Amino acid sequence: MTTTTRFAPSPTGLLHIGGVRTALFSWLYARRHGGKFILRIEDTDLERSTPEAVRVILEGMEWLGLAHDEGPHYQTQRFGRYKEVLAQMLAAGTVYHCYCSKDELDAMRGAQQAQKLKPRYDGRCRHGRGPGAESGRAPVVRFKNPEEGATVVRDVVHGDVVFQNSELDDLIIARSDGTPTYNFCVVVDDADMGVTHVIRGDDHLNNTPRQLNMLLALGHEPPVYAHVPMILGPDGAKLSKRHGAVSVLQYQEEGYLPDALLNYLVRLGWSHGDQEIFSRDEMVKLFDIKDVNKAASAFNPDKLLWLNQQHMMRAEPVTIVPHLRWQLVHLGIEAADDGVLEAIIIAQRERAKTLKEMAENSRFFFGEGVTLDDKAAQKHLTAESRQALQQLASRLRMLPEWTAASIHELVQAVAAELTLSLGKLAQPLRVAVTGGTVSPPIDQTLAILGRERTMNRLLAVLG
RNA sequence: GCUCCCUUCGUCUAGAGGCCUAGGACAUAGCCCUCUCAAGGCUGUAACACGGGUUCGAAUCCCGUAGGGAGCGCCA
Repeated sequence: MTTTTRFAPSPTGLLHIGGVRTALFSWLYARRHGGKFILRIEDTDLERSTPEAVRVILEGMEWLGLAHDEGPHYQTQRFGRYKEVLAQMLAAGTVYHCYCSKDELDAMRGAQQAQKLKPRYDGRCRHGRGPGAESGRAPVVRFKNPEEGATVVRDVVHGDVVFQNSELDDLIIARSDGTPTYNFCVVVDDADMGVTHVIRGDDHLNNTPRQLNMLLALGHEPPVYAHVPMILGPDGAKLSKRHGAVSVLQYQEEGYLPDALLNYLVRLGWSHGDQEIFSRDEMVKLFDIKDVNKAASAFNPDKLLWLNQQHMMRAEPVTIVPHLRWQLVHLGIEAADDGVLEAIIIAQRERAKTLKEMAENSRFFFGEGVTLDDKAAQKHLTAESRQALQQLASRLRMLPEWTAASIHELVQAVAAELTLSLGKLAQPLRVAVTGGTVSPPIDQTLAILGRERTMNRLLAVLG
């Protein structure tokens, strides 16, 4: 049987990094074992599912490069299949109709809670003590959970987890309007789709014994379960909109590389010795769901930032070009040639943590003129430094070859001739051509800028 | 309330009874390098939740306690 995993988000909220990490684990596991990765949209909650959320899932997965081999399946398109299985179970007697009204159920729960008991359905319709068909109500369908014994979930990350069946009640698998519910759809889908490994958040661990019992009732072999810990916000509290629980696409906007985000996420709950930086291939080769930790982990934006820069510095510059262009376009800078972009990436990658920052720091490479920062100009463009710049400008004009190496040599030579420290010459030059005090090394900066633009900007300052 | 899960530096983690004077990384502090900003290098601060066992020996095994989380829906 080919290893088959699935990612089954529900489009009731925007896909965030918590979901992305379970998707990543599932994807990695399938890839590592040469298996199949399925994407399934669990949209049976007609009330709360939104097309926008579906779009974010699809676009987010695409941006991250977590390609699925099958799907996306939509549960709303499988209602026919659920009905079929339901009929089968009704015939087999493993499920039953329940005519209890919501009010009755509420009252039951209220009474149980008053007695400090766990609220659960008492099975009155199962044992003929309920209202029955004569109530005229449309019934729900409940699953006959075993009333005795225990159900053991064999979980690769948690080990065996034992649940007493007496703790489990008869859950509703079809609403009174006939639509199936989550726990039932999951069971049918996972079985139909041949899912061999169910990797999901550990908030589902408590649902698992019920699903397991249904699976058994349907005569299926249970899959391997792996309940992975949750991701918490930086403050250790549940992930919220304030930090982390934003659409995954926001990370694209903020200038993160997909591989960096994935690398960050894979290290939450998983490690390989002391290694911090992993390429996509390394993740596929080294990741194993068995090595995932049990404890939840807090999201640390600083480390993500650091990793993003590490990935920018290590990646082949050409591969970054489209990402940087994307950011520049957002800043309204369109005219950028691939070669120039590549040079900018090489010059800027160790001074920017994100692509967005890189783009913002690189504005001065584009356009003709530049606006001088007042404070910088006042400090560095003094009468004395203008003199030096004047000298330098005429020498730059004559420089036979416009390369970083030759510019470097010339700037140094001029500084020596004028008995100025390099800083006394380079910094005014920097202010003149970039408008500010921060840029890549001045030789590289001029090389990228080109002779014409450099001379124009110098002239504008020296006037 | 009941059931289930979890617990090593601020954070992510290494650690499967002696290799632990608890290692690495982010963050943080100092120093070095230096044309700015960075990147990089070096050094420092900083953790086994608590209490009992088991054992010659426990961060590692067992039992409690405390704290945190999840589930208990005609939500997924």
